[in-house]
Amino acid sequence: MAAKPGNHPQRTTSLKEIARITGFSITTVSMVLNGRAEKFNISDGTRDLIFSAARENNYQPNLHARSLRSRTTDILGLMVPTLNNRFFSEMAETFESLARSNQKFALITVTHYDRKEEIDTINYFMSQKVECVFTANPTAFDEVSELCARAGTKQILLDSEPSANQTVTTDNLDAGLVLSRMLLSSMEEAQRSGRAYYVGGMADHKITQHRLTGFKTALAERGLDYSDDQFIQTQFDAESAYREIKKLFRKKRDIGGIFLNSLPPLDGLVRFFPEAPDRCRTVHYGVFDYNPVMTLLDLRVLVIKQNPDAMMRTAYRLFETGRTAEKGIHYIPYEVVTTPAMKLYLAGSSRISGPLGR
Amino acid sequence: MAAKPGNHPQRTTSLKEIARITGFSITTVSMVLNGRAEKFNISDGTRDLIFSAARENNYQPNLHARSLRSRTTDILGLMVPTLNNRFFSEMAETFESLARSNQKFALITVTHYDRKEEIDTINYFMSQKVECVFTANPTAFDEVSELCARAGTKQILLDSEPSANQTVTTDNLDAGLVLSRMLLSSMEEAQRSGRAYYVGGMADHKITQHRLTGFKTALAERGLDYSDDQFIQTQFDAESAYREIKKLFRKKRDIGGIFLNSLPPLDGLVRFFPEAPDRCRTVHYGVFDYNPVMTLLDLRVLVIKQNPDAMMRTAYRLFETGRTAEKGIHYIPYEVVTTPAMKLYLAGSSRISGPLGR
DNA sequence: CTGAAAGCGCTTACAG
DNA sequence: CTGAAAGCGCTTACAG
Repeated sequence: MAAKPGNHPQRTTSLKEIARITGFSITTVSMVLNGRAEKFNISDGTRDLIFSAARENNYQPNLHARSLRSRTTDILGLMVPTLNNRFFSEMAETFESLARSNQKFALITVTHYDRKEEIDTINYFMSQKVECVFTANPTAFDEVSELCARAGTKQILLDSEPSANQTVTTDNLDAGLVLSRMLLSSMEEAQRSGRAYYVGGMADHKITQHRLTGFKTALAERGLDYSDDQFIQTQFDAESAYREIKKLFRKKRDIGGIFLNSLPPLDGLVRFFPEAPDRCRTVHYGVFDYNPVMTLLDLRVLVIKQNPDAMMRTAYRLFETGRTAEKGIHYIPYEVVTTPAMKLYLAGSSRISGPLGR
Repeated sequence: MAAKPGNHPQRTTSLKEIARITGFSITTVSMVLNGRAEKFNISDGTRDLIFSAARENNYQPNLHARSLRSRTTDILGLMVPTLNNRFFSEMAETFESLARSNQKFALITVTHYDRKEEIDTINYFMSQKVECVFTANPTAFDEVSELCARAGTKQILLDSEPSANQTVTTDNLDAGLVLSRMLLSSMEEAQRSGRAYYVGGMADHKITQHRLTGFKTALAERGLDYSDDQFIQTQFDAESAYREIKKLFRKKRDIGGIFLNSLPPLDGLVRFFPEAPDRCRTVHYGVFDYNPVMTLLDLRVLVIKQNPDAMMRTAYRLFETGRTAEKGIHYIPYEVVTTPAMKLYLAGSSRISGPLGR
């Protein structure tokens, strides 16, 4: 009687079923179960009867039917390049919590820095009729914006280039500059002779470019000349970073410091360590992104600790307060963290200032 | 003409719209856009016309309407306790990739080891009419199973107790035993005098219990007597682990080793280190769960490296091959990894065997 | 206080 | 080769 068996017997209770059980109409049942009994002056007896029937049968509304009819889905989409990275996983987790506590549903997709996957995801979001698209660090920056705009869907960018939409991010140029300054300063203090290298990211990736610009600016400030072989592209994966780092240490005998652009290059370095020459251990490292365990390393490491939680909260608030139509850029403060071994070389340095702001 | 303005102007193209533009019926358009033109002998001209109209207008089917009608959603649900943990984030990422490459949609929720959030999530999954529920490490173990069973929804458990469903997991008792044996053995080899402590997890949590049983068994094997104050509960968060670890080091002067049950206790330890006494650095640590950076620590650390990727692949295959109705337990092999500093104390030991299997 | 009916955007027998 | 029509489970004017 409940439902047709079929291949996938989803024994699911519908409004109609509750109406049949209680003897009231679908309309009445719908009103009650949506908590609008009061508003429609439905008697307490009727209400209680319906509620208890719903509870007994564990009625769960068919959200697809509801949103088809009501034209509101309460679904929010978040697109991240990966989850295996503390930065994005914190962002995703905060997103999910905020959405849930706001009675919204979080749809999270992972796109591996792949343009096609990103575009597929946006189209999927359109198919799901999400209320707002939250995009973290898109590669297909323009296409994504264009697709959202065409469909008239709200959009907020995180960890990205300023855009035609609201953008919430770290000031990557500034943070890249600060990290590089501290790295170079610590190298000088330790009287390291070798050059500084920049490893990680992709040439056509805006965030990478900004951080790299910061790095180059810091070199220029100190009157250091530099050549292109100091800037080493990798994809955003540990494997290619591992290969590049291995190659780097084979080719260059004298490495002073390495700027690791985000966590996958750090994982690549970790992979390289078991076979690494001893001089690996004295290199100064600047890592753009934080993982708690890093701070215990017996290496000289500087870390940019971005605040993905605050980033997401800011982005969510922009959505909640309906400011998605405006254009805006919101820089979220970051921290610089070091290992104890690194701290020694920074103590005496007065050339380092904190985050600059622009 | 395209769509009514309204408050949220979702400029979205429907089948009806494409039908109007091309002059064909909704039926024909639907068939073509679902790639069934051939099957219904629809002429190439018609097909091409419809396709190009759809492309021009970036037609995206309304998935809610589709699933309401067709009674299939192609949505798969994954429930994890957190994403800020390599183990679960890898699982989630693999899940998303498998689903996408299989033309399914991944719905990922985060429940923070909270029973209520878990139950809400399952009900949400029911509302979304997910085809299969993948549950990683549920706290409300019984209720979750019960809800799925009542609704007739397929279910697969990961990182969990054997259950009435398919369960894919590490053999936690075995891995806990192996890790504990190696920990105790290394402590003996290093002639450490203090006891071993077990930190992390919750008393009513099955996985915690299994690992703890392994720990106690290893103690018993060596004829070591033990008392309850060697087993320290924390929630699954770094903050409470931090407090407990701090307390532990204050109370006990002589600590030989610590079994850290999962990554949040490790994060708690990391937080404690800046204020920690020196003896922290010589303690032997056994950590149940892996984070790449750990292997670079200049501490004596043993690590159980589970394989969340393989776990998810196995679980997904069970779903794909339609074996969700059977009951089954699938143990996924794990690895033991050590830091170089720890390796020294294991070299001479013959009392350690590899994973045992049951 | 309660119910009959329209319609959201699809899919799918069925008819021609 | 193509189309008219029913119906998935809801919400919401509208009627009484």
